[in-house]
Amino acid sequence: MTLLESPRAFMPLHPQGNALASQSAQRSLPTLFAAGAEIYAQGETCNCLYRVEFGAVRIYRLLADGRRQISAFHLAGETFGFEAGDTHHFFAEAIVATGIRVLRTAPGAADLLPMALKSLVRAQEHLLVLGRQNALERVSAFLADMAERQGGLRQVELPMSRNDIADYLGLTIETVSRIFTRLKQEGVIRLPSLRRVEIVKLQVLHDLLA
Amino acid sequence: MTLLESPRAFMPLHPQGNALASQSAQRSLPTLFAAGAEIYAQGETCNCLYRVEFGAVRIYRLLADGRRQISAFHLAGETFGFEAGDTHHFFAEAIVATGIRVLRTAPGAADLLPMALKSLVRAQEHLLVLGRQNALERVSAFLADMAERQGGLRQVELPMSRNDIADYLGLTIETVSRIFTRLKQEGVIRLPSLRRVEIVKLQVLHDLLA
DNA sequence: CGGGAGATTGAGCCCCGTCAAAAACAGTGG
DNA sequence: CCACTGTTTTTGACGGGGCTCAATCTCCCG
Repeated sequence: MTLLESPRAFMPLHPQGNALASQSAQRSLPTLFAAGAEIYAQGETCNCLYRVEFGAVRIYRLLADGRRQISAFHLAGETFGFEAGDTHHFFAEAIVATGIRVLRTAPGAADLLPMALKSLVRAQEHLLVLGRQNALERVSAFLADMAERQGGLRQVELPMSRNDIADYLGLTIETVSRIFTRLKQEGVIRLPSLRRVEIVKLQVLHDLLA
Repeated sequence: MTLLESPRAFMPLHPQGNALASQSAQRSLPTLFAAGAEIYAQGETCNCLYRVEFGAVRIYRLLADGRRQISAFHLAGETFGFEAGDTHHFFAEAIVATGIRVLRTAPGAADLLPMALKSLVRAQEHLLVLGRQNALERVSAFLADMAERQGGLRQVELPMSRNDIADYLGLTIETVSRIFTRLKQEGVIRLPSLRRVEIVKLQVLHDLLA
């Protein structure tokens, strides 16, 4: 039911485009992707990792009927693109204008494993949210997580749309919207703008995480 | 709502017991755990990996109110215990009488990363099931997965209880039971015994995975 | 100011959870 | 082999949380 927002992903702004593998220098300028641009697709061969310099990325899979599950968001400073085998099992798209640095993967690098394990723990914790928490708890967990990843400030930027949030939390956009409204009415959050949340009662959010 | 099946996990049968870290030889006999015995607990320090020689293991987390999410089952031949940091974030328990071989982890070992990545892909694919599939699709995905991991035979052993299956699929035992009954009535599966499933129409299961 | 995508709100319904009872199963001991 | 007991599974009735469908509103950006 949930469709991609862009019928066709935009082309990357940077001339190198999708031919990321052709980049050679590790310290080159980051490649710039426009909002909605595809970074890699399911089925593509993969031999690189990607580091977000600025912006945000969504990792997702699709079912045949268009249902989408976003398995992770990646913000500035985070590394993604881990795969078992030599092809990508997921799609990666820039959510907003995003700078990506390609890391040519030395397969034996010692620091790869810790990053992969961090992704694993993240995914496993998200399983708990999707499997056993209701809509209110899911949105609370999401907001608390976003706040923590942005340094624990009260003001949180949400680069992604309600649609993205819904597909990440296994809900519909309507339900996400209703929960936002409810949290606002109860004074837990404020919504200065659509993509900005101010967390007023952080403790309430954490209490909801049981 | 979902409680642990054993009010208190049994003690391991093998004298080494939980002091797994004291084992030295890589090629030692596997440690035997009785059904329900704890292999490690959330919060324990970890420096080993574990390989299932025979039997089956569940990996799970608990919410404060007792809700449980099983993030993975591990069958004979599979390796588990990957963690970011030095403490376990999950519980691991033997489901039935299970032999476990402890692998002392050489942190730089080249073959660790592929196994960790396999766990990561498994977790991410399970996110799709929990986030975007209904009860019928979840049970079908589970049965197809179990069949594939047991060599693709028609006869599938289910070492885990309905309770475990429910907590893995984010459902209740009642719903799991109803779906089993429904698949049976539609001739997709047969249930020779409680813990044994014969898959009659494998294609139907796969069609349900969209 | 108008147009369009995204977000919010409302009404109704359905899948699945909850609660309860019956049935099947697994031990245990006689 | 069977009676007895506790656990697991199945089945039923019912209610509610979240989905569906549809209308309205808000925010951008020309």
